Parts: sequence; C-alpha cells; structure tokens
Amino acid sequence: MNIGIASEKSGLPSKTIRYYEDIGLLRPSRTDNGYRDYSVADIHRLRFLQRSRSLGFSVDECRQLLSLYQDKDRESADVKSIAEAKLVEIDRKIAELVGLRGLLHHLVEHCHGDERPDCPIIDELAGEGVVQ
Amino acid sequence: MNIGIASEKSGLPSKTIRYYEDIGLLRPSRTDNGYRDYSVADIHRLRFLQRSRSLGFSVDECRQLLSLYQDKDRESADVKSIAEAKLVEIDRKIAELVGLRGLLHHLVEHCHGDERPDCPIIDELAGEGVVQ
DNA sequence: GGTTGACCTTCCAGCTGCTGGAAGGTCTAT
DNA sequence: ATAGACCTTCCAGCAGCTGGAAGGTCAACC
Repeated sequence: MNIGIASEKSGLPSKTIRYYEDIGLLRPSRTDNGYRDYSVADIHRLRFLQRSRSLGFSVDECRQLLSLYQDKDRESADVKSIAEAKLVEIDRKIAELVGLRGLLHHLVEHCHGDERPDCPIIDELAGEGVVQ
Repeated sequence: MNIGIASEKSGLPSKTIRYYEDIGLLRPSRTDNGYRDYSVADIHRLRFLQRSRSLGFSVDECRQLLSLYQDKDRESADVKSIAEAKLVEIDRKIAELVGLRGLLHHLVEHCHGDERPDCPIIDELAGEGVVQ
C-alpha cells in the first residue's frame, strides 16, 4: 500500500507519516522502486498514533502506548505499570473533557450576556480543584 | 498575585504563562515594580487554558474557547456555532479516549503474548471505522 | 513510444508552542 | 548590607510537524 493510501486510511498527512518513520515510530517495507509499502498492521499502528496524538499524548507517550499495543512481553511488571499509569491518565483526560463539555454547554445554554468572573456556577465548573 | 503563585494555582509553568501573554491570550495588570499581577479571574482563564491545551486543542482553538468563556456577546449566531462545533469535537475526543481506554485495558487484561495484527478484538477496538 | 499528470522520493527551511539560560532588577529576612 | 528567592526581558533551541523544491516512477492516453 502506497503512502497516499496509508494517509487516507489513517487520517494522517503523508508528511507526518514520513516524519514518524524518521523518528523511528514505524518501519514500513519498501517496494523495488523505493516506494514505502504499508501493510494492514502498519495502518493499524498509524491509526493508533493518529488517535493518541490527537488526544494530547506526546510523541514519546505515543511511543510507549504503541509499544504496549504491539509488545509481546506485555506480561512484564514494568510494561504493565506503564499501561496502568496511562489508564489513569486517560481517565483524567476523560473527566476533564466531560467537565469542559459541561462548562461549554452551560455557557451556550444558560449564561449568555453576564460577566464571567462573577458567575459561581461557571467558577465551579471551571476548575477541578478549588482556587484559594 | 505574582506569576509564581499563578503558576502553582493554574498548573502552568511561568514560562508558558508569559508566552500566553506574548501571543495575546491574557493581559494581567502590573504592579508598580513591573511584576505581573494576576487576578482570580486571570487564574480561571489560565486553568481553562491549561485544561484545553492538555486535551489536544491548539492554541488558536483555545483562543476561541476562551473567547466563548468570557464573551459577553455569546448570543450571536456565529459564536454559538463555534461553541457547537467545539461540543461536537469534545464529544468525539471523549469517545476516542473511551475507545483507547478500552483497548489498553483489554491489552493489559486479556491479550498478553499474542501477535497484535491477528487479534480481531483488538482490530475492532483499534479503529473507529473499518480499514478496507 | 513519448508525453502528461498524479503519484512517489529526499532534503531543507520554516512554523507552532513551548522551554532553558543569561543578565539583571526586586523583595524579604537575617 | 548581603543572601536567596523571587521577578523582569531577551534570545536561542527543541518538539512536532508542514510546505516547497528538485527529481524519479507509473499508468493512461494519443
């Protein structure tokens, strides 16, 4: 599969896919003419990268996540602990998005026209903790 | 409130806070000695920025979100449509995170040791669409 | 079989969003 | 008044792309 098709299927620009290869996230084979040749498994990896990057994980975190995704030694304690840390982080992100969603929804639906800093409902929604 | 305190309360490095001022996201007042002086409302904006950035929104998207957050003309149709687009995007992000969470959880709990591309459960979890 | 146009290649430059460090001023405390 | 922890600006560099140039490949049509 050429890079253009891989781009379509993964949702990543060709440029980005080549960049991910440069930094060692992915190693597609090459055809005789020198073109990159992506397997279905490569596409899965690319989609995986596309998703995790768009969710605010750094490239290095994505590298970890990807290694979890394809690691055959997933039994080992350290790999498991990385995965668990990532799960906690993902839960935190989900909670923050839900909060942000509520805030935005509330703003659009109920709080038109008033001053922001004086609205206690907004203040509550705005933070996950208390601002002293 | 000095920038160090603002940093603590917002979870953003001082450097980043200054950078956000440089690019016009925030305009704290100054005390007589030239120090930046952050109000409680400023802290709310910073926390808001911290959250939305960490959730994968670009600085420009954060600028939009922030303007929704503090815009007094939130009644206007175009502002509302931006907000609705953001809500859709947030929902998509939440769904993706939930999917990613399920995938990771599944990997850790059930799929130790086998080859990834051949596991149909993983394949299903890995994508939001079908890879042809 | 040559030519067009859409692909692919590498390489290099530039942009975004920070981040670190230097050089120097301010504040608080002993 | 001097130490140490703040703060300031400015400038350089890194991460993660992104665009463009210069050129090779391929499939299709005349």
